[in-house]
Amino acid sequence: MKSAKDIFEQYLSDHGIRYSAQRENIADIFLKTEKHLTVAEFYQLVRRKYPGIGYATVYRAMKVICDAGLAEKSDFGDGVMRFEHKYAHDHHDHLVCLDCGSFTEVMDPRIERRQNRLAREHGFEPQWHKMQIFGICKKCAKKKKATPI
Amino acid sequence: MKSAKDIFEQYLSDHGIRYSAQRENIADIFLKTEKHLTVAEFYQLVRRKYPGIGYATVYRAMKVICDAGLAEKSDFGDGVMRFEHKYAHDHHDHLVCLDCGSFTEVMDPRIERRQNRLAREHGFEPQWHKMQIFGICKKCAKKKKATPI
DNA sequence: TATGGAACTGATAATCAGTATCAGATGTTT
DNA sequence: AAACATCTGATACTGATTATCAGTTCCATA
Repeated sequence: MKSAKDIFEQYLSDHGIRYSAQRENIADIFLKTEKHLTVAEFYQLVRRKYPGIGYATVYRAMKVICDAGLAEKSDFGDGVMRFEHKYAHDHHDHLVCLDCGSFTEVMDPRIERRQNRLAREHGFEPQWHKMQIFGICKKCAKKKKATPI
Repeated sequence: MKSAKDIFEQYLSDHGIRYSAQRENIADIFLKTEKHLTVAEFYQLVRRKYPGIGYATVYRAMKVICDAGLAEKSDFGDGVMRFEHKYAHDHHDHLVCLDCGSFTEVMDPRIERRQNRLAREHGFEPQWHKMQIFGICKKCAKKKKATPI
């Protein structure tokens, strides 16, 4: 299987996009950071290693990384876009903790099937979906029990 | 069953919020408009009937209407919040057409049950969720067939 | 190895949704 | 009517994202 880096380089050369040092650096950092990071967080991370890189460059690089199919923007409803790994990562949905803000990735093929069927029953051709379940995670539930305010 | 307006007035008086003309006008327009509208769209609608009303007032009124349980903010991922009716309206999810942007409300109790079970299997206590299926609606599919570019 | 063109970069301005602020208006209470 | 609270409209502000622009780097070809 091709490495994510290979995919990226292939995408760039296929689209007449240069393999610049900045893009490479940003892609490296993205690929080695398996978190749901915002652009601002990426910017900090990238700057730590490569100071002098511009904010706009990070935005631009993340767009290319998404277009190349390595990342996916994902919106948890707090007004900031985050980026997730997509290549060699299965589709999944999220459990979002209302207390600590943590995200857990989950998947249930039965739900996926039902979602597609539900859409088609309405004459709708589904392409992709987003599902987020909001609530309280295990840790926070325990914490609350321990110190009930 | 109490009317939505009753609920609203009750909520205001219970919370020491005045029943001002502006708030009443905005609530009326919201209640008679069964669409997923943005604040900007509301503002236009309200202004048409009551010119001179301020942008901030619409925001403030919509917040109160949400707090009173009559409306709910809902995020379709295009960077703008929309408001849906909530009182006397069942919970539902959305089919979002990528072509024309229309929203269809759908519900499948089997999916709802599975979602809750899935969350609990991860030690997560679900409170609410959002689910949107993106794809092509019936109308747009027909349109595309008729004129394939 | 020039040189022209295209893509790139960093800085910064612009945009856009949403929020905060403030002075003046309006309603309430005594 | 005085004292007080809430409301309103205008506008300034915030924070995320996008657009712009002048200068730089890369690449192909002469």
